[in-house]
Amino acid sequence: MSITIKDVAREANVSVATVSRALNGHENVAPDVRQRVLEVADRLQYSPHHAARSLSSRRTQTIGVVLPDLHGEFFSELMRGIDAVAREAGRHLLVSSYHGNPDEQGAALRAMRGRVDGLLLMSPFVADADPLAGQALGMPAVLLNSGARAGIAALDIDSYQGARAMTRHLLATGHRRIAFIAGPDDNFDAHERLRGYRDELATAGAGMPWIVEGDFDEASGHAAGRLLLEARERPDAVFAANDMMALGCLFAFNQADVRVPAHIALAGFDDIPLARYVHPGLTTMRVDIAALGGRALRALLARLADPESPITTERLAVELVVRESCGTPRAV
Amino acid sequence: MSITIKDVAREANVSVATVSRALNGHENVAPDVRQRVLEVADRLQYSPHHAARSLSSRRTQTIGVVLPDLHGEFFSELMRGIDAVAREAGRHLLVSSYHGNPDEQGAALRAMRGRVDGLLLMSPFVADADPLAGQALGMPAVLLNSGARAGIAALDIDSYQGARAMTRHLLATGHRRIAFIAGPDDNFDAHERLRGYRDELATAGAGMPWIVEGDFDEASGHAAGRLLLEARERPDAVFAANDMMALGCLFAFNQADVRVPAHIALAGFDDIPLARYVHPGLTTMRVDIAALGGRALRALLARLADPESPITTERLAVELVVRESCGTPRAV
DNA sequence: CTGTTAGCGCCTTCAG
DNA sequence: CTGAAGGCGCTAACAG
Repeated sequence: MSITIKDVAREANVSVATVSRALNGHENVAPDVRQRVLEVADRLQYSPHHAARSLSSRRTQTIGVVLPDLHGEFFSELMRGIDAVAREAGRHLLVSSYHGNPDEQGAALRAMRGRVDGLLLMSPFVADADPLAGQALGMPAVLLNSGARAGIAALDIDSYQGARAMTRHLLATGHRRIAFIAGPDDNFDAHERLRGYRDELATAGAGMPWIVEGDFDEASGHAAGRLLLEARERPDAVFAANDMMALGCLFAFNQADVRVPAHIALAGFDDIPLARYVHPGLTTMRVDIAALGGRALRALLARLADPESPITTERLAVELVVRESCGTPRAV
Repeated sequence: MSITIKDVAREANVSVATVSRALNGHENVAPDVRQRVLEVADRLQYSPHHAARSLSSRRTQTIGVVLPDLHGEFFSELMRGIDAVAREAGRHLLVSSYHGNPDEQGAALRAMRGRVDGLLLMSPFVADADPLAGQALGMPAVLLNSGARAGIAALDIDSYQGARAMTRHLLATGHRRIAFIAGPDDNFDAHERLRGYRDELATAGAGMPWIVEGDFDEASGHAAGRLLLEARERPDAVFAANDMMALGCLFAFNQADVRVPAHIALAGFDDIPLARYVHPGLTTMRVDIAALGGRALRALLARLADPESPITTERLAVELVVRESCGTPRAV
């Protein structure tokens, strides 16, 4: 078996209590004793048994991260942001994905008990199907990009303002017939982006919304693009709720020899790496996903440090990135 | 405090031992008693405290994953493969990255003690700087893409054979002056790919190797591309040790109006998603990274299940993907 | 089949 | 400042 606190105690001629105190940096230990204990611990390559420590101290130094999935650019970036902060704070990460399955999500959440001090949770289902409804998390948590829920801190991408800004940009660059390729019906961001598009159009008094269905993946964007080309009167701009659909749409336009931006303008949302590589470069809204993860974890750690601190709901601003796919402004 | 096994025991009128047995699916429990226990546990929303369980059972149901980084396509794919198998096997994942810093790696490894049953470790440093040298992991582990070490199971991408195959392909398509953009000097894959390039050239008796430095990122590929264009006699093909560098190189060629593959052929390694989107499509070696992660975890689980099973070293085959960047074969 | 009883390794009062 | 002792919640013999 591995070496325990007892071994260190024996070797250093002190009690386990003293070893514990010395190692945990408590003040009430004589300097020379502390010195000796640290040396012995180091020599023996002692490393405290986590389960034992957390059983008695009731803290795990671990944060649970429960996500819909782990695959792809988005989650990779998110994890990077979370990881950087976790490392800085000396926290470990227990990662779990539930593959969009609410039952699995429940299981994942339950399995976190006694293993983590707090939770970072992404649950982008709209309220109707909310698997969190009434679910007692039983520990401090921050909701990631999932909309606000009563009693839980939340940090969201400001999809609504982003979509308004993009719609405004399209209007400002002289476009009037702006079609929107929507995201999945049950997704929070998709809702917000659609809402932003609608509201901005209404505010500007710029005609009726024109909405085509999509589900955030490339194929649906491609299909939507084809559909739009078949319209008697084509749109002069297309705003896709995310970049992947915008790219699919671009592909459809290319196939039909419809030029972007000459014949039709195109805009996306997310600023994925591909957006700058395609031709023409895609105008889009930049979302700093790593910052989303990092800030969420910071918020969680703040609550862990002070459970009395208020439960907050924040929104992460997004930034318009103008590339070639929308042409240049004609008028403002 | 949260509800414990004692609460369930009291409520079900049995001892804690019986509750434990019933919940863990042991056979020696009367059907009706088991039924009652399960009901009570469910009603009370009981969920075992992990730390306590693992302290007494000496098993954590958790696998430690220690990687150089979490950022980017490669690690995202790797995690996807690992996650799928972990989920299938009911294991949790404790993830840690050490940012290429050997000290942090040591710390991460040490911190895994008492928290995980086994380790998946990626340590792509060449032997000289090997932070693992003499390090007793103290538990079953599988090395990922880090080369073989005595006494530890390992699973590698077959970079060597892949590089040979690519070099062979370039020769077979009629190229003679093949330059190679190398990866970081201290990286295992980079070494293997360079070695494969050299050996194949030597075997074919096809002239001297022509090696340009790089470090796996796009910028270094771009610099290498410019350097190659300045040569008195340009190469007729460039083989980059990974796709990111190949893309950087392609960018440099585009800027200089050098056509691929008409003026110069280009090949990469990894088959990242971008490889198929650029123009011309990049000829590359496909590496199934998710499979790498999945198989590594399976190997680890096998050893966990049977510690007597032999320590193996496997190599994951890679596959040549021919796109437009190398032209078509002239002769074989 | 079921209950009793030791720990697992560590932290934390409580006395010295 | 230090040691002894009692848990933390659960599992695993060992008796019934």
